[in-house]
Amino acid sequence: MAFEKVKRSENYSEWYNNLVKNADLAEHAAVKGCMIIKPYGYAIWEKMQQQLDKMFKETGHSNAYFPLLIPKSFFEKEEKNAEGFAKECAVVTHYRLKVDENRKIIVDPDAKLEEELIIRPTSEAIIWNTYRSWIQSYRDLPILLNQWANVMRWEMRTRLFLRTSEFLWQEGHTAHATAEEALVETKQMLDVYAEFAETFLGVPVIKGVKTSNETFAGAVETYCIEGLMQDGKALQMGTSHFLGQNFAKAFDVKFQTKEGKLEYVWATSWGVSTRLMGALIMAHSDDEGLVLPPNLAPFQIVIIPIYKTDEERARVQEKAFEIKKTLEKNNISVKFDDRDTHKPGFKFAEWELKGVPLRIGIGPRDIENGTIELARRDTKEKSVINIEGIDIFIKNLLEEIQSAIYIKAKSFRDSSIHKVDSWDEFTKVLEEKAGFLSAHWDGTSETEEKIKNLTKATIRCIPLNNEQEVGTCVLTGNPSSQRVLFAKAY
RNA sequence: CGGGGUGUAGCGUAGCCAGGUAUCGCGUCAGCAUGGGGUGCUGAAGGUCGUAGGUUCAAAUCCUGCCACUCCGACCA
Repeated sequence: MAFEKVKRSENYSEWYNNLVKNADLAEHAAVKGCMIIKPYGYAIWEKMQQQLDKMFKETGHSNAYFPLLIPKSFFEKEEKNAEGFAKECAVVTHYRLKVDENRKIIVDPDAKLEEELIIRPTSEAIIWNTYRSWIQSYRDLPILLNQWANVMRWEMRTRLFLRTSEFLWQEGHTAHATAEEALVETKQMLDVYAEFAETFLGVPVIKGVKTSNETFAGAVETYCIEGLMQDGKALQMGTSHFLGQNFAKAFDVKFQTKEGKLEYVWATSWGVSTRLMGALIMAHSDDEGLVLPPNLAPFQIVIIPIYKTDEERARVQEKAFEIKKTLEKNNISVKFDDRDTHKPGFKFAEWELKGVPLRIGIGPRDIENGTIELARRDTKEKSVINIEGIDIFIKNLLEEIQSAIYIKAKSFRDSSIHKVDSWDEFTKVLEEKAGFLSAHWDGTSETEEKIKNLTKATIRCIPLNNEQEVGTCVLTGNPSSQRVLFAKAY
């Protein structure tokens, strides 16, 4: 395998594309904007799913599944939601093909659907249409559901994982009796996302609220976690929406209170997607390839045998299996790369490219000495250690790597938050340093829009528990009560 | 939707301006050697040159249409 190697520092976006392809994560599909997630990439996604799913269940949610196709009439009920997504909806208009005179397959004009169907860009419409029939009394509440699904948004510009037309995600949809309860839910799920991002992806995130410009179509408030990538651009990694009674009103979902009054139901929705794969890649990887945090690596450690003769191979194999078993007993996932078709050097490079956190090299020399060679992917440190007590050693080391990756990303992120107090400073820092700009803003959509047009930077969020501080807007000089975070974003 | 790019073997490409039946590398297959950082040598297989039409004795090459993907912008998780 000869890889076209692109340096991160030279062309970040090309580096990213190359890495996704070379590390066997995904490739472009025949259909524009769609991707094929390859087994290795999908294995990482599955790990994310498993962990998130566990966390959702721990917080009282159950999984369910709602259909891909949504009648247009449902979709248009929540006006803002419909408007927000209208431009990117794929529409099913026919239910049949036929063979024409030229033996070509064509859409059968006689098979036009009476009502057009939308391929879900998100499922609030179909779910709230369903919730109407599920909810009558306060006893039916809360409803705490999640679904793992694919959605489609016909994007104009796509990038593998970061923005594809079809993507995989989970969407939670909950229904509550009170606004307070729904708000608690919204924030709880935001916390779940933040914890997941930091402990599993190893990506530090800032929790915040979106400005009205950036609020989800149909939501009252959108909370988000924002991460920072190595090129200084921000990435929205998850959102949790307080939907108020918007969907309940649009779909006429009411319940009877203890007191016998009819009230509209309060709602939340929250989601993270395969975009997290993009975050994972862009937050940690280097010129040698992917760097995976142990908590999400399909293999936490790879064992590469070194030998010349068949006799040596057999001896090394035996020892390698022994080590593999010992590690597996400690819940460490191990790949023993016993392919005889590739040389060790090739395997070293390949598994580095794929981001496996630790590598064991073992050969005849080691067997004599009772040692192995251990190499860390994140720091590229190599050491020779005794086989004795290897399980505990590696278990601890994996934890150390997980935290080292996080700390590295965090110190980068922390040093990339720049306080700026004038327009000159704003544009200069944005140009020269990128990252987050913490700046005063007068709170109007107009100003936000102007700044976006002038610099391409948007307000990523108003951090939660933001320090209140009197100041003046960087652009207009109007009074402001707090700083918000600007950045160029993916 | 606007601007650029690309489409030739599984992958990456040369050839196109100055038309004559396709180059090279990687990979694949076979064999021998090799094996502690992307192995070496020898041999072999593999192509309706994106697609439809036109010009020509002759088209990967020139002309026209179409399609797809990709990059850069407007839009978005």
